[in-house]
Amino acid sequence: MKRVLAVNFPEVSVSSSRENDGILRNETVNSGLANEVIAWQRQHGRHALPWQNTRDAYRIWISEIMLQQTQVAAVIPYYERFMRRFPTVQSLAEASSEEVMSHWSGLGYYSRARNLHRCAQIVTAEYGGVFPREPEVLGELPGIGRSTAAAISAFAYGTRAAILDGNVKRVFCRVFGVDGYPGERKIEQALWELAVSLLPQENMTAYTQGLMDLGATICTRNKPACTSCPLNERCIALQSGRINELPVRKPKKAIPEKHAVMLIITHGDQVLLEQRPNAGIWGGLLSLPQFDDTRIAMSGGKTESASLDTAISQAIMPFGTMASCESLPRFSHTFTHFKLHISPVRIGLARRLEMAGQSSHIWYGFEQLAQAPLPAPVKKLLTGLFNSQDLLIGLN
DNA sequence: TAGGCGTGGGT
DNA sequence: TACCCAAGCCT
Repeated sequence: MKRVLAVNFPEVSVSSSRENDGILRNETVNSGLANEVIAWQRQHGRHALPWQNTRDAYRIWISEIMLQQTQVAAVIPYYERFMRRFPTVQSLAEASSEEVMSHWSGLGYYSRARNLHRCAQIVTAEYGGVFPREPEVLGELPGIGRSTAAAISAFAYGTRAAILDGNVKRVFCRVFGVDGYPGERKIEQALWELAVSLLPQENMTAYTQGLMDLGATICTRNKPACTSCPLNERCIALQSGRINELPVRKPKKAIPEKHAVMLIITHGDQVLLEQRPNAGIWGGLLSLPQFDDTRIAMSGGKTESASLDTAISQAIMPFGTMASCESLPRFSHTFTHFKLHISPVRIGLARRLEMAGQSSHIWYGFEQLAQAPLPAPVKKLLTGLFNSQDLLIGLN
């Protein structure tokens, strides 16, 4: 029997927090938790991350977007490079989309970068380059949802607003024994109400950062450091021996597998890249020309080679005349929701045709590839082929 | 509204 | 190896 909402928060219900004498009856449970988080954060939390110790909403905003679904260690080098190139919201608003995307290349979830660019232009044009203070207004901007809006507002302006990211969900699910998958609407709704009810009256920066730090450094998914946790005495999961069961995991599903042929078409010291549409995987990036290869997956093998040759011939026809063709080893790349098997084919052109004016294709010099807005596996493939130390020496 | 959307690290 | 997960948002 499935428990629809196997969570009851009697001690933190807002309605029971005050009697008519004005005394907070649930002080030990309610503001008590916030106070413990705040005190812990000041002594044991993180204070030297590149986006901390500032009230600059622009710097805070960039960090919050980069940190969506992404770990701190992965973000830091991207953040430093991004801030050097785009130190102000105006500089970002004025930049080309290709340069913004190239500074995001490798971080993933590229809609974040496209929304970031749009958001910078809106803030510059409509808000005079100053980020709004109100979470409700921030949350209307592209790429900024409820939790990110609250985080920006709390860190930049000290606003009393609740975040609910993965860290907070994990901490709350354990401390309050929330027994349900946090992705479920009802569970998430309950967690939001809980997050709001627990907000302190002041010290929002330390409290918000403290919840994040607790989740990231103490209340980790595996092997949490419960003995060091300031909330261990009130933690239902710990007391009931369910630390390893909470939060309830996402129900797993089998992911589909796809096959693609990627064409590495070269002429001289240049390779042909293709602009990907904004919608879909790797949206807005450059990548190699590719086509789905259901033939490889489905054929019994009898015409596999011939049909592949035909498809390749047709694909390169607009760009030139083939001089050489070589299949490279197949490799795989796993996304959140599917697995992609990539068969690279390297093709040298003898003669290169001029492309039509509106082409979404572009010839890119080998030496520029490291700076190109490419998907991670494609950048790795191409720099491995063309940007090796040997080749660089050979070109000089 | 459930599914689409990346990548790298940990186990 | 294969799987899970990490400072979510958008449609």
